[in-house]
Amino acid sequence: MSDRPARPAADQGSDPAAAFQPHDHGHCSSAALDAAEARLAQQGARLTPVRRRTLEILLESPRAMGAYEVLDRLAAEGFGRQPPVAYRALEFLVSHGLAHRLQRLNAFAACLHPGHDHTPAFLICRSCDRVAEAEAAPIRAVLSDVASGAGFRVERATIEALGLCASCAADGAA
Amino acid sequence: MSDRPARPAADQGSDPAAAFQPHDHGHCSSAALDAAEARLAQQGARLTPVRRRTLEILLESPRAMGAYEVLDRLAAEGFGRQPPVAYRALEFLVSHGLAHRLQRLNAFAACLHPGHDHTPAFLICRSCDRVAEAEAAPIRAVLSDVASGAGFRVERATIEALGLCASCAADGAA
DNA sequence: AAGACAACCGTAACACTATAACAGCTCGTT
DNA sequence: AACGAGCTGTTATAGTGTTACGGTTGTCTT
Repeated sequence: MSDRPARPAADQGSDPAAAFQPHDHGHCSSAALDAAEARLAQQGARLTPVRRRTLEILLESPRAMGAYEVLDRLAAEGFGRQPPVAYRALEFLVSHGLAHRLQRLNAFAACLHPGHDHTPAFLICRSCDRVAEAEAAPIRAVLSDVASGAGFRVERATIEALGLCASCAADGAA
Repeated sequence: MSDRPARPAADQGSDPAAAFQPHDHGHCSSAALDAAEARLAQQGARLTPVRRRTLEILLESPRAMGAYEVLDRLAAEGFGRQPPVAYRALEFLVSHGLAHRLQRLNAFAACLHPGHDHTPAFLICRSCDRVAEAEAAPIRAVLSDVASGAGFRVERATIEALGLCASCAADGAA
């Protein structure tokens, strides 16, 4: 999982705060889609219309979206209107590192740094519901360390923080 | 069975004889239950029969249990058989630090160290399904640190690791 | 002791989340 | 043309969680 092509232009890289700022999603969306297509081609996977549209929908939202919310959008645009349509597309995106599933919310969000860190930590603002990705490597290191003290070998870790983002804190949200 | 099912004799609070009442199940968690009761008393909360039995059920299981699994047990013992019965008891236990909810599993487990660290990290063995609690303080410290780089203030963190426990690894589980 | 009140337990009904099983389509290969 | 693989769509069902309401009980007040 270490070979990765050139960084996409819209990669907001190391500044997770960017995710909490309003910005032009249409722009980051097309860059992300291009990057996605390139990554998938390497893996011999196809970004079919439903999958592409599903990813676009996720990219357009600053919040995580429930599967049925995504499904409603898809159905309104002429795709199938049964749950598996959305779940299959979402599962495909997640398994190819293009989207994430948030356990705490039963929801999905586009991956903003595809190819970077496939299982980041998530910062979920309880006021505006925006979701940001944070570097999980140092956290996972400590977790693995603590776990190995119990003889436990960590394979996958879910790290999700609920709290208040900078803008909401500035806006005086409790 | 009569139409008014028998309920576990576990009158709480004002009856001093309650302390002497023998358990139906000999093994136990009576120490944990006593501790729980003491903790609750301090908080002005009551360990009613349903709540007590729910905690016992969780304590008897090394795995996390789904709400409906708990509900089946409760219903079989004469308590209500509708979902809110289980969910209310579980929510009470969680909110008083006597049980935990595992987001990844949609399941609940008794807290093994009540009064210690109320939101530990969880180590979930994918082979035997057992759940262990690990010290989360150092992990949360790193998480808060990473998050603060994005101006995010962490309030609650979900840290759940999936992997292989020592015994399963020793038994040669993949 | 009687009434007011809050907490608790139970019920029915419903909402939300997710999967199983199966059928048809398309496309590349033989 | 026939085949198989992968994708999309369908119906039906399973699993998880909540809302709304009513009755009981225990406590506090008067």
